Amino acid sequence: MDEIDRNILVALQENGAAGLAELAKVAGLSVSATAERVKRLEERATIRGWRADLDPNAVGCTLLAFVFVGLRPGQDEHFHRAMRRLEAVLECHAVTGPWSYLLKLRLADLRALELFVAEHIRGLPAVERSETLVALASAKETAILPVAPADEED
Amino acid sequence: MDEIDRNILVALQENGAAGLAELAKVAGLSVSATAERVKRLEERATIRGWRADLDPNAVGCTLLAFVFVGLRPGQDEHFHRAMRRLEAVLECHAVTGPWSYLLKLRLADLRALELFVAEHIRGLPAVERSETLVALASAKETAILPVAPADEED
DNA sequence: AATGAAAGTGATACTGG
DNA sequence: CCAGTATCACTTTCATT
Repeated sequence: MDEIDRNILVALQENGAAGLAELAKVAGLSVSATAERVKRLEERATIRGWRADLDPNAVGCTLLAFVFVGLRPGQDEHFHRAMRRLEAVLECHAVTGPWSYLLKLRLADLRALELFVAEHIRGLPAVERSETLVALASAKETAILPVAPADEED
Repeated sequence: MDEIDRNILVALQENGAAGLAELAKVAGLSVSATAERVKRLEERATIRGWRADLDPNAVGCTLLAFVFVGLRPGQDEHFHRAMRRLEAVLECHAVTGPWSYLLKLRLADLRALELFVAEHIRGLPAVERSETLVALASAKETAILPVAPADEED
């Protein structure tokens, strides 16, 4: 993984539909050499897949919320499985601090959030307590990772 | 936006590199009709773009952290601009509760986190106080949105 | 590993139904 | 919206360095 691979990854995060010709210009290589590098990055699972990036509002996911969860002891595996099955739960992280987990949810509206938390979070025997934060506005939301170790921000 | 469009969007979130032929089978339409629908979804910006989905660990973003930020009054615009410029800041949301903002960060390691927060978050005049949570493990992390209003989770 | 060219595949556009 | 065709672009492969 060298500078060229990193440039390719930057480009493919911004535009995954760019052709190899365009990508080759970014990389400073021929088309075939570029194709090989992309293939290698896929095989090594540095590139996990290719996704359409959707506008949440356009698909009815208007509301973004974060939920802190406190779990009863020994219930983590059950909880993980439950979270993985719920499409509205985009993320589920064990975190430092007074709470066991932090969830990121996308739902239609406040009513849907209320129902969802009551039924699928607080309704779980594994869950002892929870606290919900609603996002009021988002200044930034991206899945684009910094590919060069981001010590050097401008 | 009907059931067919939603099926297409589900498929394209899972595999954005699927060809039109495969997609047409999912949609239950001909290739040409499928191609038109995808094009329409792009024009309407329901599909915002196409991205390579990278493994964070493979590109040196080992550490995931969340940072709560309390801002001094009237500094929001400055703060937004600052956050947008920082690649390590993947998300920046105004949230309900005692804090003004919740940030999601990806960095190389704890040392990088410490330096980053000191310099780029707490170092800002706009920032009054902050609190950092480190993700210890992630049971789930996806950008795949539920396309049908997710009232109906199984 | 990279190049350049040749060969194969799939997307795009247009016709008519 | 479907089927079919033609064109064009892109990916893939291979011989060569």
